[in-house]
Amino acid sequence: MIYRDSHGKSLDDYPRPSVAVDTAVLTVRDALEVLVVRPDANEAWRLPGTFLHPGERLADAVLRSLRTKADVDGLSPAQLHVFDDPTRDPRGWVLSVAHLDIVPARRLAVDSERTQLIPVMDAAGLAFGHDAIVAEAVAAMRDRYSATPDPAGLLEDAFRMSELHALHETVASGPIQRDGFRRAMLPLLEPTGELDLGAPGRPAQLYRRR
Amino acid sequence: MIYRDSHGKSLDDYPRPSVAVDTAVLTVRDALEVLVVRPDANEAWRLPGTFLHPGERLADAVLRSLRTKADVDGLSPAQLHVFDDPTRDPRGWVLSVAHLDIVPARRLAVDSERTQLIPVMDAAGLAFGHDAIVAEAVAAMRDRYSATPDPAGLLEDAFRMSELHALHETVASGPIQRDGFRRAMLPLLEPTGELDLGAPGRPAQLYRRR
DNA sequence: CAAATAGTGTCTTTTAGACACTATTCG
DNA sequence: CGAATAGTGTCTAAAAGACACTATTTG
Repeated sequence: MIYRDSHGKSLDDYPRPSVAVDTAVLTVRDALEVLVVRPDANEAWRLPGTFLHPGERLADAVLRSLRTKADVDGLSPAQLHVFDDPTRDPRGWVLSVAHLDIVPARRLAVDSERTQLIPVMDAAGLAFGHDAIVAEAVAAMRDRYSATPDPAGLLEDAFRMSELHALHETVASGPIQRDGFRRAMLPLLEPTGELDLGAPGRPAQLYRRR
Repeated sequence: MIYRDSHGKSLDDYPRPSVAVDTAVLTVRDALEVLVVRPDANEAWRLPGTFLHPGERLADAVLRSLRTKADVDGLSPAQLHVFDDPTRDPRGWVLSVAHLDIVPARRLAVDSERTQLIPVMDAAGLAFGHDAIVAEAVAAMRDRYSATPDPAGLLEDAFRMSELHALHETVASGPIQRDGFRRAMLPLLEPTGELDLGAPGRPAQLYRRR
């Protein structure tokens, strides 16, 4: 059954935009970094993206684009914003639904020819106005990390308080009080009961997200 | 110039979704209310919306839909979320970009046949899954009103502290301490120098948003 | 033992909440 | 004057920040 409007026309009779998804994949190694790709070495770096296929969910298109453009298994893409400037993309009328995904660095197998991790502080001059997506993604990640211990699961299942602290400082890109942080996080964590020996200093309790 | 991809195809050769905008227009009279419309009296109430026209910005499509479907001049629509369930709309493959706009009740000329203001507490059973948009819009509005005096400009240019207080209590749908609220808002306001006489009780200082 | 890191006690400052009091108008 | 609303002072409780101390390991 084809639905027709008051002029007897169906949806197919009206022009439609192409819809793309573009994703800022953020991770933490020594610094907060973002994954960028390029189809070949002559072109500008950009965020991985693709066009939405018929019947496909946006989140699935994101995961597909990460798999095919960057050999990455994404985790749980979150929508950020729709970029709708009709002149944004030289190929035509393309809406871009910007996404954020946060993925542990160990899951990012990156070669430097077509894919690369760059510190977000240095991310400037990406194609298709993708700088703005990175900025929004970083803000969203900081927000998510402001009150919850490693919500994206960048750390292993069990971790020391000091690892969690260092991670959150990297995300916030600034110092966070050690004792205050500990007190704020403790009620949200569960001690595994195991101690982490081997490193210098007093052994640390290991924790899990509650 | 037509851009072609690695298979020699242009964007036009791939199927595209229709893109709609749907807007929760929120306002405050005695309660927090949302504008709903219906094309005719047999159909279910829904949020005003329309399909995006070629070359049009999403925000402009929102304003156009408010003008044509509800005779309302919108102010500054903000994106909330893209609803992308391929089975959401029986007419076909339609993405809906949900928006929020906050408009003073005095600018909403509403007749009860095709347009209506209903308290958000009573908004349930809207068509096309629009209940979820209302819920998100209310959450976004509460967030915006939590730390800023009437950011959407629901009040007149100059207002008493008690009017501002009552407005924020209605948005929050719960009591807000009077003196604490005053102290939090004062640094964000500018006294006009005028007093508001006429009402019973001590005359009130009038304020403007700074 | 010295160096290093983990974890705790406590004082201070800031902020939020509660409450009561004073101030000024209207009828 | 009494009712009503505006505006302020202050005490208390909770939260955040700062700092120093104790604890337990490695080499």
